[in-house]
Amino acid sequence: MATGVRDRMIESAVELLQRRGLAGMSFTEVLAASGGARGAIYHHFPGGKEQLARAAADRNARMVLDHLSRLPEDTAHTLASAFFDSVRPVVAASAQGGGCAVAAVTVDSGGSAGTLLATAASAFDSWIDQLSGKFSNAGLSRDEARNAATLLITVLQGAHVLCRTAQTLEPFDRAVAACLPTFG
Amino acid sequence: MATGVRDRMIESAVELLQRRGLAGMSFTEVLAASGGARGAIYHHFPGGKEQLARAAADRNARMVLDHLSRLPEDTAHTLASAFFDSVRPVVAASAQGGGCAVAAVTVDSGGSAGTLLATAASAFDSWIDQLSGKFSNAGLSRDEARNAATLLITVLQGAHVLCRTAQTLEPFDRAVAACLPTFG
DNA sequence: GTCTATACAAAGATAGAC
DNA sequence: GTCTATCTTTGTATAGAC
Repeated sequence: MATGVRDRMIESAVELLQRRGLAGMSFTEVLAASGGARGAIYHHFPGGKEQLARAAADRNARMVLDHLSRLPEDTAHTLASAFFDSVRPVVAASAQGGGCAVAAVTVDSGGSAGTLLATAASAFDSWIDQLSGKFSNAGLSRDEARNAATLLITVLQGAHVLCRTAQTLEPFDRAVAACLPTFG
Repeated sequence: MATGVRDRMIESAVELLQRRGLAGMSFTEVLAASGGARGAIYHHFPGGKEQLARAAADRNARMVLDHLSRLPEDTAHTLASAFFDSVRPVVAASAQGGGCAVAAVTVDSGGSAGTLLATAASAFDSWIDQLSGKFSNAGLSRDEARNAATLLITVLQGAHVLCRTAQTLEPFDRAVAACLPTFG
């Protein structure tokens, strides 16, 4: 199929963004991982590295958003608890050298990263909006809901960093243990 | 003075790690910012980029640790509150394209980053240990203290990411608002 | 639409003069 | 201890055949 290669390139880019960051993601590695040829990447992504990175961040953002939309929203506590349970496997990947592809494109803003920052910003916003709506449905006020949602995403991002460093899920588990009581 | 140049190189490296990440930090920029000559960098840091990055992460880690050691420890709430107040200006730098130099060296672990990961790990540990001790003195149990300390550092790191992306302190302020009640 | 080959720039690293 | 000059590798990007 024609789009198979393009898809694998994005897939590879996501993985490389997580492990090496934006500046560390090279076309050489993307092509090696996706099995494509050198020139093909510019056929699918005329905008070069920036466009590929944006597509990768976008795909990652959509996957997470879709994931968040499935969380239960009966009470604030069950929502927060279900959130942490569901992201735990994702953070586990960070403990093995991974990370968040969306967060990755926010670093190395030298030059072209203007549109990448915007992509990441709208990704985080969409996640927080999704959770915020659910917290509202669970009974929190508009402002409390947004604060709670922001805290969840903040802890998630921080846990990515600490768990990648510690190569363990311990930081995540400890942060969650300290944080969960907030939600009743 | 002989060590003046070396010092400025580390200083520049810290700033570049924060803004561009490990892979994005180039000697060209370090030298341009520190005013040194091309070869001099290998005189002071024979281990090359890895050694310079380690020195930079180390310096940043020590500054933060020294900072944390000055926080009050009468109650858990005043400690957490003072912590967030004191790191707010640091996160503000992230909102303008900055970040955490220690977190930066945890990305791009391709090849040499083994010792860099270890450096970052001991940095985060030292921060958590420091806060944990203060939470203990404030009356928390050993385990509660460590959980609380881990949460603070996790929120800090997550806020770096979200605030750099949003180019605002709003994510930090919201996360703190949702998080602070946990501490009584 | 996919490939090979190559141009061009930037990076890390080293050698040797001063 | 600091400088200039240079080697090697890697990376982005383009041209053109199939």
